[in-house]
Amino acid sequence: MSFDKDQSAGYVVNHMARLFAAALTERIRPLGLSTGQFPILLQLWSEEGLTQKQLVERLDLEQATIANTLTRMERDGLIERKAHPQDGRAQCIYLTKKARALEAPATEAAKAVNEVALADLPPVARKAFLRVMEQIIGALQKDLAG
Amino acid sequence: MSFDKDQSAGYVVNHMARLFAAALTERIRPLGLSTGQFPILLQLWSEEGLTQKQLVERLDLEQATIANTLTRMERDGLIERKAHPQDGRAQCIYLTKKARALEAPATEAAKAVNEVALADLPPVARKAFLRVMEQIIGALQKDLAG
DNA sequence: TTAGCTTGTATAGGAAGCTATTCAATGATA
DNA sequence: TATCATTGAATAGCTTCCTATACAAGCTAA
Repeated sequence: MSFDKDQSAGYVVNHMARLFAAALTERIRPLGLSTGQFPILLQLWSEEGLTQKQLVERLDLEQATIANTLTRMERDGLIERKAHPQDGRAQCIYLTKKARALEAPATEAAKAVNEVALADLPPVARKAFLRVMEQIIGALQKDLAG
Repeated sequence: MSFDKDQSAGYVVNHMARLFAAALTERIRPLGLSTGQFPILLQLWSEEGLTQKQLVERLDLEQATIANTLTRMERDGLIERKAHPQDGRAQCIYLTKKARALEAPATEAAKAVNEVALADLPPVARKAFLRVMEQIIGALQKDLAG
């Protein structure tokens, strides 16, 4: 059969992703944040008042995943859900003061993780790495859609 | 603040890893397998009778994660836990006939996912990608250890 | 206007990861 | 030998992801 996990892109990607998550967890736990909340916060820091639907579109996560994470974020005092002015089914998600205050330290933490991870890579190689990942993401999305 | 998630290695890696997992899920579900079982099966296909401890060492997963996944694999008729001949605390994990028979189709499925994901990349770029990932893994492991 | 489709969220339930804790078997030492 | 530390595994409890389903609000069309 000859299947060497350490030569398998999928296996190595999974391993790398767990390590990225662990490194970020360590740095944002002091802020009272967790990894799953991060993408949602990033989005809301740049564009507040989005609906759940809009978050789903922007983050490539399932609606149920977002809904559950939002519930934990509400519990943790990071967001508030307010009724949508036009659509009675929808809510608009707003950040609390607490969450707004975390933008700078949290993005610093994320930058620090990237810096540690990519420390040995020159800028050109970093860009190339990102380009390759975008290509792979595109290929896998096409595969999953088909 | 200026934090563009699509230029953040950590964010993109997480996204890519979820897509790899989804693509593999789709292909191994017909075999009755799930993604978390895959690394353990890979290890046992090449080296049966390992203890939980040995699996933990070889797979860089936490002991509790392995223990829980083994329980589900036992439930699914993929492995058997047998008493360790010398050490009363330990067990040796053996594959069932069913699990042994899945080696070829399951590794084929994993290879197919890698092939789809890396389709647009020439062999040299694939090797470079793996090397970069190993470098990043090393850097993050060092960071987490320290 | 009302019946029926569509859409935005919520919820149930499960997998895979984690930390922290417990427990029994082993090993080491006074 | 009796005690105490170490070690292998199990368990509790959490987050983050998923699919499938339910439900109420909105929309459409007869």
